[in-house]
Amino acid sequence: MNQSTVISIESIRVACRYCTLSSLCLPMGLTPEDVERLDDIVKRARPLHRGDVLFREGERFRSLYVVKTGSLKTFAPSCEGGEQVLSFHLPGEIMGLDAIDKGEHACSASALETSAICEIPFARLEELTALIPSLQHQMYRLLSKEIGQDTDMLLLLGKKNAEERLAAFLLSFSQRLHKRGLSATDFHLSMSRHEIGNYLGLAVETVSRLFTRFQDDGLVRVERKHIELLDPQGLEEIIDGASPGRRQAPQRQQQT
Amino acid sequence: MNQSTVISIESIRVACRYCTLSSLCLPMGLTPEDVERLDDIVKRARPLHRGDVLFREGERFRSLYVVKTGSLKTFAPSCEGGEQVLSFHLPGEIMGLDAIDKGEHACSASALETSAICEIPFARLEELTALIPSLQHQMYRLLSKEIGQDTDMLLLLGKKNAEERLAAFLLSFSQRLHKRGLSATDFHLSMSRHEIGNYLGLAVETVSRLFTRFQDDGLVRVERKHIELLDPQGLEEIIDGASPGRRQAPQRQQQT
DNA sequence: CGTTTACTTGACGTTAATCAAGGGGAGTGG
DNA sequence: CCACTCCCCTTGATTAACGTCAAGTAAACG
Repeated sequence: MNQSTVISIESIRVACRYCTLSSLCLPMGLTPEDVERLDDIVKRARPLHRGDVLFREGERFRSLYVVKTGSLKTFAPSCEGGEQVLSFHLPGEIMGLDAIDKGEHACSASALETSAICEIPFARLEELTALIPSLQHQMYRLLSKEIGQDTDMLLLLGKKNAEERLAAFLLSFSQRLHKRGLSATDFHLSMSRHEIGNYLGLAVETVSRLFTRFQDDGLVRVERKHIELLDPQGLEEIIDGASPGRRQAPQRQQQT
Repeated sequence: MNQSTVISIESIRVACRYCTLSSLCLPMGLTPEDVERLDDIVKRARPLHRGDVLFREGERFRSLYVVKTGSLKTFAPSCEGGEQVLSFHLPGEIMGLDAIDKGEHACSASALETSAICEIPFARLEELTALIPSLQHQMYRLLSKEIGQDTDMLLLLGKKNAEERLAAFLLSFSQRLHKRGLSATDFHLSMSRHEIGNYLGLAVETVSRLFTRFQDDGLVRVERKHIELLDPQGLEEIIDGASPGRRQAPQRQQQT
């Protein structure tokens, strides 16, 4: 936690532009000067350390946040003091979209490790999107995408068993890292087993047992938080229904 | 299915305006002429009958849809031919927001009963929102709200047991009806037990047993699809953790 | 070096799914 | 209008998956 947190103003600026680009501008038609205008409203990052809270549930909503480096989780209070982990956020991913509606944050966000964040004041972004139609379109897409991701998660929690959930989590994580240019088969989990279980609706013990089982089955190599995917194909097969040597029959479940 | 489906062009038009208002314009600062312009792009409804498909997963995305009367469900294919019911839609509620991102529908929608729908061509809506800042803001809020609802559902599927899920479903349904001016304590469920179970991640049999139990406990009166909430307070208590005469200890679950 | 926290593993219990069977409406055809 | 059928719903018995409880090990931290 030395080099990575000590970053020059200039490098932050460049990185912010990168973040903004990746989340808002990826497949679109902004002119260079549009990007410049967008970049101008992005505030410089404030570095967070493990456990630091970026925003808390109930706080007034002012800005969206983009992860520059590191990772964060968002979570909401459940019944009886419990928490539900809602999502993990990797570099280039945006946070705070759920707060627009009520004007206050619906969940809290905290850093899983040392992280740098870009802040985008929403009021200014909104003004800008009104002026730049393609940026407005990107915002709609961004919000819509978030809905799609939540939908995937609903499907996971509603229909998948423990094994399928963890396999889906690992593959999804792998793919997100790969999208950012990192290794898809060799990575570090910045969250605890507890947080993974919470996110997937499973007990810590179940997550732990599954990691062991996956390793025994030659699907992954697990060493504490270091993960090596040995057989992504095999994980894929687990997700889509029948697990390797076991249940195979088509589930009846559902329909009218 | 006579009077309700035979609707004059004028009444549709008025109803569309109502729909548009309720979903897009509720707490906002549109001038009457803005509303007029918005209303002008809304296409007249096409009536659907039970089982009719409004849009199908994979279809090109062109329009958002607002329920005028009746009710619909959206669902996505799960693994092995199964389906996951993603949401139920009541009058005034909007569908299709998840399709903006990819430009094609991510889920399918079908009518649970005879229903009338308003269609809002998205391209035209987008043009309009670029011209009317307060409308743009409403769109952001609408999308954000959808995310918030999905989040609530994640919490339900991730942390709640069968009893809590059904109680939450009943109360949520009741509140949504109440918002539309209907009775909050006496209503008709347009979906089957199967669809409720699918939506809540439960087996049909479990849903059925819970309805029976809730009735035995004096919480509701159930007669086929007719529901009478006798003790909303009691349902509320079930949702927030401890069920009436049983488990009361604080769940340990979660946290880092 | 001692303490704490995270993770793992085993034994057991509980919840809800699955399997199986029977009742009751709603719609259909006679 | 009645009888039949189909589907939806309900109820009971059994089972499997996963949570819970308990204990022990290994890193991380001060």
